[in-house]
Formats: sequence, C-alpha cells, structure tokens
Amino acid sequence: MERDLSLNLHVLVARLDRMADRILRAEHNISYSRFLALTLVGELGLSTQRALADGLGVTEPSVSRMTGVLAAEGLLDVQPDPAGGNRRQLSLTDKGKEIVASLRQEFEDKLAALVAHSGVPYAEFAQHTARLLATLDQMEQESTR
Amino acid sequence: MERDLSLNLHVLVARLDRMADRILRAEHNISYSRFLALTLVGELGLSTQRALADGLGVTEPSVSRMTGVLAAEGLLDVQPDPAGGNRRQLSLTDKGKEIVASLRQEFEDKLAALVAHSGVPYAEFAQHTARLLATLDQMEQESTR
DNA sequence: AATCCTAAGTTAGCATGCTAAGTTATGAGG
DNA sequence: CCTCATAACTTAGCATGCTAACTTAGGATT
Repeated sequence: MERDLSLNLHVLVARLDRMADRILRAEHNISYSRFLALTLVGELGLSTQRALADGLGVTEPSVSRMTGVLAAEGLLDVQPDPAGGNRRQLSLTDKGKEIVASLRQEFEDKLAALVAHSGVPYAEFAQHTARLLATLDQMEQESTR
Repeated sequence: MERDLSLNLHVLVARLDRMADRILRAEHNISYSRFLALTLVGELGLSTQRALADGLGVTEPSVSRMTGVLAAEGLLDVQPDPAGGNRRQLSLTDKGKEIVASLRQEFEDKLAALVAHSGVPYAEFAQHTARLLATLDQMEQESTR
C-alpha cells in the first residue's frame, strides 16, 4: 500500500473540507471558503485583503473576488483604509458576525469527535500541525529576503 | 491567537499543494492534480474512475474530466473494461510511467525536509494522519449503510 | 422476454483556486 | 515638483473542484 504523507494529508483535508462544505451549505446556506474568510476577519481581526490572503493560504486575486462576493451578500464591510494607502479595511456586518458567532465551535467539535474516535491524541496532532505551518511560514519569509 | 486545528490543517495543505504545483509546473510542465492522478493509477494500481475518485478524495465527475485530459495528453490509457459493465480500465502510457517514476520520491523528500526542520517527529505525524484518514473512511462507509 | 435496479460514467453549469498583467496610492530620490 | 519604486488591489482567463441531472451496461424480478 504505502501512501505517503503528502498524499494522505492532501486527501484527508480534501475530504474534511467537502464534509464541512456540505454541512454549511445544507444548514446555513454558505460555503466553507466564505465561512473561513469571515472567521479570519471576525476572530483574528485580519483587516486588509493582503493579510486575509496570507491567513487563508490563498492569493490576493482570490481574496479580491471573495471580498466582493461577501460584501454583495451583506456579510462583510469593505472600505478604503482611512489611514491611507491602496488598502481596504475589512470588517464584519452584523449579519456576518451572527454567522461566525453561531458556527465558531461547531466544526472544531465535529473534528475533535473524529480525532477522538480515531485514537489519535488531539493536543499532540494539533501542536504538530501548528508547528509545521509555522515552519513553512518561516521558510517562505526567509526565501523572500 | 488560537487558530484551531481544522483551519490550520486546511491552510497547511493549501500551501503545500501550491508549492508542489509550482515546482511541478516549472520543472515538469504538469499540475499537481494531474500528477496525483497518475501516481494513484501507477503506484496503487487504481484502475477504474470510481476507485480513482475515492483515492483522490474527489467526485466522479472531477475524475471523468481529468481522465479525459490525461488521455488527450497521452499520459493515460482509458479503455472500456473487458470484464464488462459500464467501466473504464485505466493504465499509464509509457510517457505517464516515466513521469511518475521520475517524480515519485521528490515530494516526499521535500516534505520530509520541512518536517525535519520543524522538529515534528515524522513517523508519528504520518501515522496519525493515516489513522485519521482511515477513521474517516470507516465512518463514511458506515453512514452509507 | 420486458421491466426495473444499481453502479459507473458523462454533461452542464457554477464556485473558487491560480498566474499574468494592469491599476492605484503613497513615499523616496533627484 | 517629477519620476520611480513598492505594496495592495483588480481584471482576464484558465484549471479543476462541486452538485444535479442524465446515460449506459449489466444483472435481477416477474
């Protein structure tokens, strides 16, 4: 058999994303991508499109289109940054806040249940994942210098 | 801060996939999605589109289009299954075999380097990932009954 | 043999990722 | 002051994920 780590990680996340997407669409009429974007603005306070792109791990054009869609849906407020520069200041509308608040725990709980069922130690796996992400960040930063 | 596991996993994989994609496009003129499909046919011997869809963690229509593209590029051979049924029998062309053979180790090595650099124990993380994927498989199987 | 069931595959159309190339706002150097 | 550099953002167009609905092939039911 011998499926390697990169493949397993890729497939695991593809499936988790699809599950999350189905639940959100069925129960809350929003896609997982849109939900993630709102969460990062709401919970982490990412307030420019550039920061949001980094947070989501996607490119600026992707975020540019996404913020347009979310603004059109009335979930996100997009304004020129009063501090100047060619920036947008992002914030949630009341409707956006409601969605994030009501769903914040739901997925983490579902994933925690899967992890528990599998016997994998949650804290350790979460820590490893966070450390890999931090290392990747760091390597990307270094390579741009 | 407090970014949860599902978000970190999603972002980690999004970035790894993008890195892999860039390397493959630049050095070998093929996308990561296409490479993964060829790998699963070549290394795991997945020989129907349905099996390939499960292996990749995507849906049948996605695979249907992908096999069409790969066949058009001369990397994959797609034939009606001689055993009958509405099936296709998938196999690599010589050109497809070459690509898989020459790149099989490359990504795993690069990922292993990242993991080593981060200090995360490779074997343990790989085992946890594999176990989560197996558990997810099992839960999906059970829910279809 | 005619009808129906199921599994596999396809088609149509949308959502969202990407790259490449252009635009805009600000600040720095001459 | 004018020009240039840089960072953030946008636009255009393609690749590939999805769902919904359809088609096809074989086997089961009567």
